[in-house]
Parts: sequence; C-alpha cells; structure tokens
Amino acid sequence: MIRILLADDQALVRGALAALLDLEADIEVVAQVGRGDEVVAAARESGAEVCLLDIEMPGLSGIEAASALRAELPAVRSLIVTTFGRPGYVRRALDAGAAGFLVKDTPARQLADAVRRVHQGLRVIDPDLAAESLMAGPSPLTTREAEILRLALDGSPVAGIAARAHLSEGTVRNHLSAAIGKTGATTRAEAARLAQANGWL
Amino acid sequence: MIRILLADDQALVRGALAALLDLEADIEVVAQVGRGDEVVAAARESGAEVCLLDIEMPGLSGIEAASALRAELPAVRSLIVTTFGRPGYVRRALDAGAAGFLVKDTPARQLADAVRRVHQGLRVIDPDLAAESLMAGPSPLTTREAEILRLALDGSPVAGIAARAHLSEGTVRNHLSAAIGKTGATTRAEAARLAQANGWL
DNA sequence: GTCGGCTGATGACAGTTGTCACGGGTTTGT
DNA sequence: ACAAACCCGTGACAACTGTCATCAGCCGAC
Repeated sequence: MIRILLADDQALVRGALAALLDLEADIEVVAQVGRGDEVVAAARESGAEVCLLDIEMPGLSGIEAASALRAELPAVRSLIVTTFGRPGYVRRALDAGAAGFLVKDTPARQLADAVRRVHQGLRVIDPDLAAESLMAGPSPLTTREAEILRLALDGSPVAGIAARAHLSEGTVRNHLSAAIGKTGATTRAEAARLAQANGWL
Repeated sequence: MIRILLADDQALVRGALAALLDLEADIEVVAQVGRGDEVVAAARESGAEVCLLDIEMPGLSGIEAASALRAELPAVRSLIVTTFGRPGYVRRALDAGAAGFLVKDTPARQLADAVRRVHQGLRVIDPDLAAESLMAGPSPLTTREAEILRLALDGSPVAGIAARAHLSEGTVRNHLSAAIGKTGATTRAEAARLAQANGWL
C-alpha cells in the first residue's frame, strides 16, 4: 500500500485527485492539505511515503515544500504536479529534491503509474517539458534582476518599485534595462511576462 | 441517472473529476472533452443533460460554449466550474445561459450536490462570488477599450498595439488613457492587470 | 431632430522610461 | 593579486507614454 499526501490549494481538484487515486488498489490517500506550509507536519503525522505537490499554493510553494520535505523527512518522495509547464520550474523542482514533475494535462491514467515509479525510487519527468527545459537553459537573470522584475509584474511605475525595493530609481531602471536586454523584450512589462512564463521568477 | 459531460483542458483534472462524480450512484459521466469547440457535438452525441465547463479552454471558452449550448441544445444545462473567481465572469456566464457557477476551491463533496440542483433546474452560484460580483458592478470599459487593453496585456509598446488594431498610435493612447482612468490605475500595465482580474477582458 | 456616447484622429505638453557611460563597492574564483 | 561578476548609484539623452483639447462621423435614445 503506497501512502500518499495531496497538496493543492483548490479543494475540488484535491478531492477529485483523491477519488482518482483511491480507485487504485495499491494506493491510499492518507492526508490532504491546501497550503504549502502544512505539508511537512501533515506528512509526518500521516506517515505518507509520497507527496503530490502543486506549485502554486499559499504559504509555501510546492517547490519550497519539496525542499522542506527533503530536509525534514528525507525518506518521503515528492512528485510535483502543476498547471504550468514552465521550463525553469523543472530545474528548480529537481534542485529542491523532487523525484518527479508532471503537468496537469497528462492523461489521468498515467498518474497512478507515476506515483508507483516515484515510490520505487525512480525519477518521473514529463518528457516534453524535460526537453523544453534543457532547450531554454537556466535563467539568465541575476538575483536582483529577477527580484525587481517580480516587483514590476503588477505594472507599477519605477518610483513604486524603487520604494518597495529600497533602491534609487536609477538603479531600478538599470536592473530593468538589463532584464529587458537579457529576455529579448522591448518593455519591462514584456520582460516580466516572458520571465514569468519561463519560471524565472 | 444524471448524464454529465466534462469539459476541461487539463486531462488530469478532467479524469479526476470523472472519478469523483462516478462515485455518486445517481451520476454518470458520459463524455469528456478538452476543448470548448467540441462541447456541443459531444453533448449532442452523448445525450448529456448537464455540462461541467471550465472557462479557460482552447477553441472556445467555457462561457462561449455555454452560449452555444443554449442555442443548439436548450435542454442541456451548463455549470461553469473554474479556477478564477473573477467577478465579471459570473455575470457573463449567467448572460450566456449558464445555470451555475462554482470556483475550483469549493469542497469536493459539494460538487455532486451542485450537479443535482442544476439538473433539477435550479441555479447554483458560489455565494461569495455572487456578492463580489454585485459589488464590482459591470465593466466600465467600452468594447474598444477592452479590446485595446487585451492587446496591451503582453506588454508591447503602443506602436505594436496600433498595428495589430489597425489604428493610429494617437487613438490607441487615447483609449488606453481612458481605460487607465476608469480602472483607477496609473499605467497601462496595471490597468490591463486589474481589468483581467475583474474578468473584463 | 437633437443630445449624448462611442469611435477615430491630430497636435501639443509634461512626465516616465529605456539606454548608455561612468564610478565605486563587494564577493568569487584563479 | 587580479579579473570577473554582481550590486548600487549618478547624470544625461532620446524615445515613449499619459493627458488634454479639439475636431468629425456615426449611431441610438429621448
């Protein structure tokens, strides 16, 4: 019997995945949480062996949760299951110690198999995404540039970004200019959009 | 036996919802599609009575699919089930003839009940979202303003928007200026973000 | 029929943004 | 020790953006 923890902030999806996995004779959903920062405690309590983690969650992201799991409960294996197949996510998930990475548009019948493989200690990675991830390469942005771009996501003017980052406006514009150049964009809004689509933020 | 069609572009979610609903004795999933433009044909063929429609789908949006269903198969009832609880979506869904509107973080156990109510001819609307939708009121944007804002979503400069819209740059800036004023934003990126969050695009 | 709103356009203006060159500080690896 | 990268900042300039006034054609409502 494979003991599973489900982490997804959308209750309906979480419940539906539970129903799907409970159909399998050798799989048992032993815990469900809706926040990333509840994963470790729930995994410890329930004695889960495999954690299915969504990335977009309040509290901690699925990737951060995988990292925390590796640190606290190294025996537990993480399988990231997410909506967005952003190239950068794959690398970051693997760096965080995740054993697998699936996108939510893989066929439902493959999920149980992925869980079994991860449970056996194998790696499971969406092949299309793996290729894309290798093509795209790592993020070209420096820490600071990514940080500034994240603050630019909401469309606020330079003055607002500078205030939130505690930087001078000139410095912010320099970072943005660098980010625009590196992403191949022409405006900061486009750069922010591209960087997010690549999972660089 | 309530005959259901599932429409969601994420195969995993679709399959999981099918598993969840098939647990109910009086509900049967008779069709599944991953695109909005396959809904009507599949509903006709399968003799579905209730359609669960995601909004974000390739081909046609769930709202457009509901509209098409009302026109072609008026006996079929539509229940919108979506990730984003954008106020404007509720109104547009109801205008399109949808019988219900749920967000994906409602508890899984409530889904079957919602399906039954919709099947009985009742309306089912997420109460929080209904309130928010009434508060927010209808979109303040004119058709053209919304259209221009949609083109501004990717962060391209005015010249690019003007080219795609076949308008002069001056006119585009006028529309954007109006949209910025109406949304209470200070830049077009912020206006586009706000408008999208409200479901006005 | 006239008024008001939407649409398209122009021109002008101030303010913001993107770019560049430059300088100084820190850390990292050789 | 040194180079290379990063970070922060300044100042200047051209380009772009947001705003406003103004005009004109086209509806639909009263």
